[in-house]
Amino acid sequence: MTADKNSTTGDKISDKLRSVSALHVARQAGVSRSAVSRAFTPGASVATETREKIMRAAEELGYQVNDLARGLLANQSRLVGLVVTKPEVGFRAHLAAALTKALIHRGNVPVMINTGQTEQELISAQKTLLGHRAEATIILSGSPPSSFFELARRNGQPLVVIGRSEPEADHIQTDGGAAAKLAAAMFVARGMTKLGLAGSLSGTPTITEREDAFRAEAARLGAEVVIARGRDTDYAGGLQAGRALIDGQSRPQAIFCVNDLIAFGVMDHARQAGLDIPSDLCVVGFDDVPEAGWLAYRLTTFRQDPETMAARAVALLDLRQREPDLAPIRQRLSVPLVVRGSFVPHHAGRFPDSSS
Amino acid sequence: MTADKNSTTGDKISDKLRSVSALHVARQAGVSRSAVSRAFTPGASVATETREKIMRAAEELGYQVNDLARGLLANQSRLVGLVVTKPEVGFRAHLAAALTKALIHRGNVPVMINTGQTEQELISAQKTLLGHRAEATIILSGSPPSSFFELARRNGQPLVVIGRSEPEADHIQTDGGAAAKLAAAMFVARGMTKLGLAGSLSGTPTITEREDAFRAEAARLGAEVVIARGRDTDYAGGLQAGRALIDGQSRPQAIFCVNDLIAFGVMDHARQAGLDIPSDLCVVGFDDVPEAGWLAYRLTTFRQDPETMAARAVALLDLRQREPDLAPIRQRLSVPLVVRGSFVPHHAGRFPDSSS
DNA sequence: TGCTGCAATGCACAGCTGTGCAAGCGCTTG
DNA sequence: CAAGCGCTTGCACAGCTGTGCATTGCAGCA
Repeated sequence: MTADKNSTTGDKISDKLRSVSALHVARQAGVSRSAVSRAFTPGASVATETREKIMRAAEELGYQVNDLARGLLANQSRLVGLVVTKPEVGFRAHLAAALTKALIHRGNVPVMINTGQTEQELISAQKTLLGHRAEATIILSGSPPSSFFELARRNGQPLVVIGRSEPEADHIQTDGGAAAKLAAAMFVARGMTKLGLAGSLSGTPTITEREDAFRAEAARLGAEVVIARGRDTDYAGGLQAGRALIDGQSRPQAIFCVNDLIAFGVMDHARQAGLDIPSDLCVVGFDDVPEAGWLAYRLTTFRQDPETMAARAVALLDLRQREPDLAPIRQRLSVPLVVRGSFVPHHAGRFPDSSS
Repeated sequence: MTADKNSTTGDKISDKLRSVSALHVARQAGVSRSAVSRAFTPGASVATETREKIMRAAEELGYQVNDLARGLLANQSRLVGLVVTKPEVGFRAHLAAALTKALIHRGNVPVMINTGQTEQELISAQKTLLGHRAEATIILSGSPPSSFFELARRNGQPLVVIGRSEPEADHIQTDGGAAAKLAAAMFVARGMTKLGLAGSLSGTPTITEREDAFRAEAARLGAEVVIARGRDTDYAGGLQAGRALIDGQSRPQAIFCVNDLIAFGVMDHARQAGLDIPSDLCVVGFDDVPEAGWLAYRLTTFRQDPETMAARAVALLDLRQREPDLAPIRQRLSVPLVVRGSFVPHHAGRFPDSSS
């Protein structure tokens, strides 16, 4: 029996499979529940002996502070939402991983909402996150409607949009336009006048920005540009674009691909068609995913650094927590060129941040 | 003023940045707070007119049911933890994505704990998840100590381990041993007697199982096996293993790689050394990540289907929820061979589930 | 010895929701 | 017309924690 002064009911800890609460620990340690709470609160006033007694009891019972109750009281749950489509593909996988790591390091709990791009799906994701009182939401893909931002604002939930310009919220984007422009300039500087652009029909703002900038700069420099777009911004799309660009009668001398995955598809199709890269065809990509460094590709590409982007996003969270009422902040990251075998610019040293 | 009967204090909704609660909605709609709760509870008894009135008020205020409080009361938070190391790499990325999708479809909220393999890190991850009263934890990588399972059990939290045999918890694994055995048999059936095994020094049980099974079967069939291991189970490791296997004086005729990523590294090194695949060297991998289908590789490999594994994991959660006291369940998935260009077995039709 | 001050501890409330229980109300039926 | 019944709705409690406030006990000091 081990008769403690169990008052009325609820003596059994595993009663109805409820988990261990502070009350159980308090009874076990022979102190009040407040003491337990204080023992787990850094800087609270507890006698060392009491704290040790409590900690021992907690250890024995396997007690863990209930973050739901704690979050309910403090109105913050440590949860941070990541809204992302196809988080397994290409650069997004690396960005998502870097973000989860950075968030955990910050003491947050990353919630990964893997969802479609539909307005309906995005709003449903937001409802889930608001319901769980997530401290912030980071959007990696998709273009939420205006009501999305409105709802987040009303509930005081900070928002960070990555990879896209978004005047209504804090956002981080890479300077894809500048990169695409540089690609065109580099091609022309090497004396090429027939250029190809491998894009996609996805219509993502990020992708469109790169396409437009490349076309504009090429036109400005008097080069001819053939455009082909795959269905998605992935390897299969690259194969499609590659077919359209290479099998035609007027093959370009160099192709800028809006994406590394697209580039791999283009390169594979080109080689299947018997072309050598870079002597018959130059290719430049965007992202610098690890596969770009593989011997099969050795792709010259613009580097987006997932760790840097994640660090910026987290810093934005910190800032927004301190200053909730600031106007939307915009960060634009430069994308250094990584020169590998698929294209070597004229004076590699002249281009910013180029590395081997 | 729009004088409602605001009793004492706390009229302002955005007071102290607290989000909208059911009480606010109740006031706005002129009903009791219970009515609001019922309006958001499917199947509760509310008049249609009242429900509409409440919903309108909720819409206006941007109200969202507080899942923290709801979870506190019901002692379940809808959260499910995914514990994974390097979730951006290879098959794990696809598995993690499939799991998040399946969990969301089930109405859960996936929490992605991206952490190292250390016992310390795993336990810290568990504390986080227990603290947030996650309904279950799914472990994709790492070998937690016994205390991990003990703690989960005491807190009534179901555990699913994927990819590894784990007698203390429910687990799902693919039959890597059978696959490796089949690989050896297929090589010998094609008359090859000098075989290579590209493994890794990671020491993961999954990887070790494949290595051991391949060696055992090859030995049983009287074939010679050279083993090389890269540092990690990734592309770089494949390059290392490839160098060791191919640059030596006694080059194998076929290589079984414990991983597709390893296989890509091996293939790339082989081609750089001037070998043709499959005429000079046959290669078989494991996982069937999308890159295996790329034209640059066309890798014959054993397929692990992330969607199937995710579906099984979710089914296991359902079952465990209904029957908490069952003994640990073990599921073993077969891995069909996907035949592509890097190796064609003697009678492709004879092997189970082989497809193009 | 007696007083002051500080550390430690318990009480009670707030934070938000779901739900059992009882009461109110309108409608149907004999 | 009266009784009874079923649908609604409000009250109050439970679930777990953090913390302000008051109280207690002890040590230090005059």
